[in-house]
Amino acid sequence: MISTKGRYALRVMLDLAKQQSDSYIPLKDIAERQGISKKYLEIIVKELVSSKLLIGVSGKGGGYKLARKPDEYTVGEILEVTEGSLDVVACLADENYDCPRKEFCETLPMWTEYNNMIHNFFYNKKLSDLLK
Amino acid sequence: MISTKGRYALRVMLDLAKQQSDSYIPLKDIAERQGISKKYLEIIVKELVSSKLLIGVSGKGGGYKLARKPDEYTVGEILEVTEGSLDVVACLADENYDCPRKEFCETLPMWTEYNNMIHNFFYNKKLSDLLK
DNA sequence: TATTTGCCTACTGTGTCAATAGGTAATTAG
DNA sequence: CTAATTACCTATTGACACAGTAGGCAAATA
Repeated sequence: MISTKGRYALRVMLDLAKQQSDSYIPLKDIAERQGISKKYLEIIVKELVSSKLLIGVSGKGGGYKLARKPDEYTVGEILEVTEGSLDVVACLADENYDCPRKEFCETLPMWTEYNNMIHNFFYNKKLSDLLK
Repeated sequence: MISTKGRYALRVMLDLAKQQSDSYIPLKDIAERQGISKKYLEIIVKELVSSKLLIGVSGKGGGYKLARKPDEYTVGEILEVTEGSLDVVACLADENYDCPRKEFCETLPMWTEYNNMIHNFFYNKKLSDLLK
C-alpha cells in the first residue's frame, strides 16, 4: 500500500513541475491548490529537501522549487524518500536479515520477481511522464 | 508490503499441497515444519477456512486439508484473504470513496496501471506454480 | 523593522501487526 | 464410555506507523 505520504509527495513535485517560473513557491499555495493540510505537507516536504529533491528557502519571497528538471526525476526515487523503501517483503527489504530458509524457500523466487517488477515500474517512470 | 500473514498463509497452503495423502494434517505438524508459532497460525488458518480455501476438521484425527487441487488456486485469492485487499492506493481500494480530484488527477492513471499490474501478477500465478 | 516564510520539537488518536494466553467444543481411538 | 487429540473462540499485549495538529523559532526580504 502506497501511503498518503508518498502520494502527497508526488503531487507536490508535480505541482512544482507545472510552475514554469524559476521562483520559489510558498507551501501555502501548494497546499491550497492540492487541498492538503499545509502542516502535514511540511513534514513531507522536509524529507524531500533533505534528500535534495527540492530546494527550500526561508523568509519573505521564499518557498520551494525543484532541484532538477522534471525529466531528471524518477517516480521511484520520490516514493522511496517518503515510503522508506519500495521493497515488498521483509526478506528482501532488510539487507542484513539472513533468512534461514532462503535456500529452499518456495515463495522467495516469487517475491523476488515481484520486487523487481515494482522497482522497474517506478524507476522507469519519470516525473515528466505524469504531466499530460 | 506483504505482511507475514499473507506470506505465512501461502506457506501453509504450499505445505498442504505437498502432502499427497488426502487425510487431514494437524496444524501442529505444519507449524513445526514451517517454524512458525502454531498459535499465530491458528488466526491465519481460520480465515482460510472461512473463505473456503481450506477444510478444517476438529477432534482426534482432524486437521486441515486443501479444498481444491493446487492448480485450482491462484496466489492472488490466497493473499487477498489475509491481506484484506491487494489494492495499492486508498483511491482504488475503497469502492465507495469518490475522490473529488479523480477527473483531473495526474497520478491516478499511474496508480491504476500499477494496480492492474499487481492484480495480473498474482491472479495469473497458481499455487501449483510455486511447487518446483 | 515588520512581515512572510520555512523549520523544529512535541503530542495525539487511531489502527494494524505479530504474537501470546487460556479456555471451550468437537471428534475419534482405545 | 472415556481420554486424548484437535480445531475453534475470546481476549490481551507491546510495538509501531499513519495522518495529522499545535505552537513557537529562525531566516530572509520588502
